[in-house]
Amino acid sequence: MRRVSRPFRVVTWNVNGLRARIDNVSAYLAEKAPDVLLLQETKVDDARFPKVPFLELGYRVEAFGSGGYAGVAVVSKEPVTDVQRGFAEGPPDQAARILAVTVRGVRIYGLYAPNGTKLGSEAFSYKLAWFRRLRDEIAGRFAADDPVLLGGDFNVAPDDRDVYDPEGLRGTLHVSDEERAALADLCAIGLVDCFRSMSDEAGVYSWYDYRHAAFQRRMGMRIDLLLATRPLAERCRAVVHDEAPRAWPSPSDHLPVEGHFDWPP
DNA sequence: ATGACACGCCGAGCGTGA
Repeated sequence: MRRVSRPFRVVTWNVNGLRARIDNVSAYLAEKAPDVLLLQETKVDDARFPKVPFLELGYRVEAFGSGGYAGVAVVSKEPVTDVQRGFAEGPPDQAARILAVTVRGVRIYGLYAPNGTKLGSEAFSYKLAWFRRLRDEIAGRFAADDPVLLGGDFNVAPDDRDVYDPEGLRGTLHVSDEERAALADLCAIGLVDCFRSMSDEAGVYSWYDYRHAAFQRRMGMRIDLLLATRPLAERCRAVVHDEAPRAWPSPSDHLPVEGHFDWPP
């Protein structure tokens, strides 16, 4: 009896406040029913995390949040093991940005990278250092043929195809050479941007500013990513940026980004 | 463009995001 590969759908979504978005997230889950949903910017501490809507939809929840800032969660149909909150080693991070679990044999990191605030600021240095620390953790703990998936809001647009106005925005936050190098250094240890493994298309975005009617004007950036090691990336069948929830009432400014895999191989 | 728009903070503007 050979192992039969099945659809394995993993979604990353920065919801910008889970309590403000719980109806949207519930509606999305009821409609799309992914296997795993990675949430960022839940902005809620674990004791106040709204678990019931997820349980009612047949999902398990692991949460990692502190107060009304940052915060991540992993929602899964299947059991999760080896739950890790924050970096695996060293001093605790200054915010809840990392939640790692194992599902169906895949090590999945749900990530909310620092924003960086302003080039040259202390927050910007922290952002670059956070990427180095993440790279070192992944490089130190996994081999290239381990199935590892990093999904989340990376707060970096990987290249000019990923921003609506690459000339006008050159060198600004999310688009700077330093940030792109930090992301490239992470990918260089053996991670593939799943969307880019499927498509060269420009103008596919995961975030649209609330201001300036940016969504209607297609002024966005692709900063929410699924990065996979080769065995998993080779099993990627599609990456879908679902624009529908961005048009719902009271939307998040980010789209859910859906990775479709055949897994296990 | 010091703006815009939205969150959570605990009850009002403010810090923060992207």
